[in-house]
Amino acid sequence: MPELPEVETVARGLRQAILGRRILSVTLGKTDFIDDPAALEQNLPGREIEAVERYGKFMLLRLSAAGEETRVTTNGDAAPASLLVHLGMTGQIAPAPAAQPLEKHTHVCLLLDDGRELRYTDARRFGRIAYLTKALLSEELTGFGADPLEVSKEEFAERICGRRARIKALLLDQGVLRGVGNIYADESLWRARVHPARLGSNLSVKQTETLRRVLQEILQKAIVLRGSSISDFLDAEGEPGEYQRHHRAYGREGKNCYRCKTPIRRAIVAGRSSYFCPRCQPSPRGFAALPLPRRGKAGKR
DNA sequence: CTCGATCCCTGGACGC
DNA sequence: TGCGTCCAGGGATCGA
Repeated sequence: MPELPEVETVARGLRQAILGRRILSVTLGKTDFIDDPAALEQNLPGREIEAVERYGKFMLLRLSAAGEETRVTTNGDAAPASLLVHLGMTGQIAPAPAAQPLEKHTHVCLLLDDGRELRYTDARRFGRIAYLTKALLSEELTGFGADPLEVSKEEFAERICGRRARIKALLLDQGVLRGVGNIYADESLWRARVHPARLGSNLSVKQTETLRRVLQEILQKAIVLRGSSISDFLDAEGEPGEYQRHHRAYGREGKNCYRCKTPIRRAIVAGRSSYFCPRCQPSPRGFAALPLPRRGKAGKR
């Protein structure tokens, strides 16, 4: 599940690999996850990739104005534009020599002016790709919350403390914070010793500030380690990340808490599997964890 | 405002 | 060995 650190890792890799390249042509496979496939085919050829940015879990490929060829042969907008890429659960984007055989589930190939192709593969197609003009992009990016790496103590408290929703739901809400997903939500809650089912409005000022601090520390360290590779995350160089070795809660059901040795438990909070230490992270009244599975389920690292 | 349920999709784990 | 079933989850959407 690419979250902020994984997307940042991919964006950095792409920046090294494809900045300044021009897109020559577009080949599409399945397109049900693309906003307007025809817009890609029509508007991408001739454009140069001028920047690669990250916004929450989105990647933004900033594209130059259209070349003259495109300008006369299409009715598309010639002004600078962006390609929005969301990796969903299983999306991968990386350049490859155009002659290299296609990986299974490759659905977008952008031929570049250096003989490589920028390829997007996504088995589950939970990702999203969209060609966006400046106006559509700014519309698209409204409604997102604060950048968790930058958010101030005051703004974080404001966005959490006034809410009756569970803290886990708030951390996952891209309108509260942009870029946090299930892994880093659980990891930060474990580190802050806050149960995922607690209500935002019930956190103390001190707990709220601790949560913000550890979230930032965790995200920063995860970026340094190039993200977490559970399931099949690979960066733009095809390399896995290392942060999964530092997970303290996520995916550790039944394994001992690193602080107190109590077995980590799991519960569904905000519709997601949530892992926590029942001793370090006391649950709100009446909240029950799922029973520990008898044996199997030990897999996944 | 917040919740749960449902859908999208495929591969991998699990049970028999 | 093989087949069926369940599950994972980000996000949109809908009804309660």
